[in-house]
Amino acid sequence: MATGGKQQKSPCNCTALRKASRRVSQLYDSALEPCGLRITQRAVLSQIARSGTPSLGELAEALVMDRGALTHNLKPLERDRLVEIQVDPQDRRNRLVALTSAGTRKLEESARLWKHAQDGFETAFGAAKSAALREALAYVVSEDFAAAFKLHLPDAS
Amino acid sequence: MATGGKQQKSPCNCTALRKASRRVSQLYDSALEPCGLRITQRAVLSQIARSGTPSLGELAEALVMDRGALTHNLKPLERDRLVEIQVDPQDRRNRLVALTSAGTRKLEESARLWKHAQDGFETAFGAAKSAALREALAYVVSEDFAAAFKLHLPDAS
DNA sequence: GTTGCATATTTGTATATGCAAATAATAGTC
DNA sequence: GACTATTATTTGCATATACAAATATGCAAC
Repeated sequence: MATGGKQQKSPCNCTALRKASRRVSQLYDSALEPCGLRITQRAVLSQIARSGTPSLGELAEALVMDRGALTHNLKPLERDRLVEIQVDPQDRRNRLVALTSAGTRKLEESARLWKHAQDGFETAFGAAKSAALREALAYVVSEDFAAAFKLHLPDAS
Repeated sequence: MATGGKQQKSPCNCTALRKASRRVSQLYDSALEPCGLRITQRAVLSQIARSGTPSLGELAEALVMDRGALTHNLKPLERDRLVEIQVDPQDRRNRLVALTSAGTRKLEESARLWKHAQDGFETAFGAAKSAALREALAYVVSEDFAAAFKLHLPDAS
């Protein structure tokens, strides 16, 4: 039987995550396209809305993202006047990130499109399984997971 | 009780995947650091090894990656003489990607380090749960999932 | 109040990624 | 065999991402 080369899969958990992240991001980005936001940008705006006026560091931590990366990622949003970054008067080392009114509006505008994508995911994958997946991924992202992971590595001392 | 601001999580499946992808990539990359490969680069080399001498398009498909992105990603590997790209004599539109002997050696050299990271993941997350996660992510990446996802979206005609 | 250390951010550099437009090559069609 | 449609890749551009070095502040000790 000539079914073509049996495509043996990589057993790498990280590669599996990256592949899924690429594919799903592409699907969500397509759905969001009419509003001009990417899913990453929407995630930033959305987290700011949840946090109030986080410092850059707090925001980076909530997003599981490197601070430097976040600084770069905020540039387009700042340019488009969706967020504003100000020096924290209490501690001038901090930068406080806030939504502008345009940012709030854009976030609301994107909600409908995001919902379509999210519903598409939940329809295709199942609502319960989706919740379980998010739960699993939340653990992977936790301190506990990182600690257990590192504990296993050969001593780097 | 002052447990601090209850950090309500994003319900977005895509954002959850991206966060996990960032965190886990950082852990794997740290583990691979001594060999000079990133997990993405190792994924490319590893897929080439599995595929034999794939065309760029076949490789991109196996990696769930845009062709243009793969072209870019191959540049550092080609520069470091880990892969070689040749015109397919059968069909000169195609480019055939192959490991060099240095590429094969580097992949083998990285195997030990990758195993440490993979074992760290499986210890922290559980071997069975890891396999189940990979399975779930494999479905997310499949044609069936994408078709079901798109079916749900509002008609874009 | 200056020195030294710790903390928060930015900047520079390199890789990672997708999309659209441009190129290149094959395959039909007449 | 030239015109056309199709397929495969590259290129240009914008964003996404991490890390290390540089910068800016705050803080403690003296």
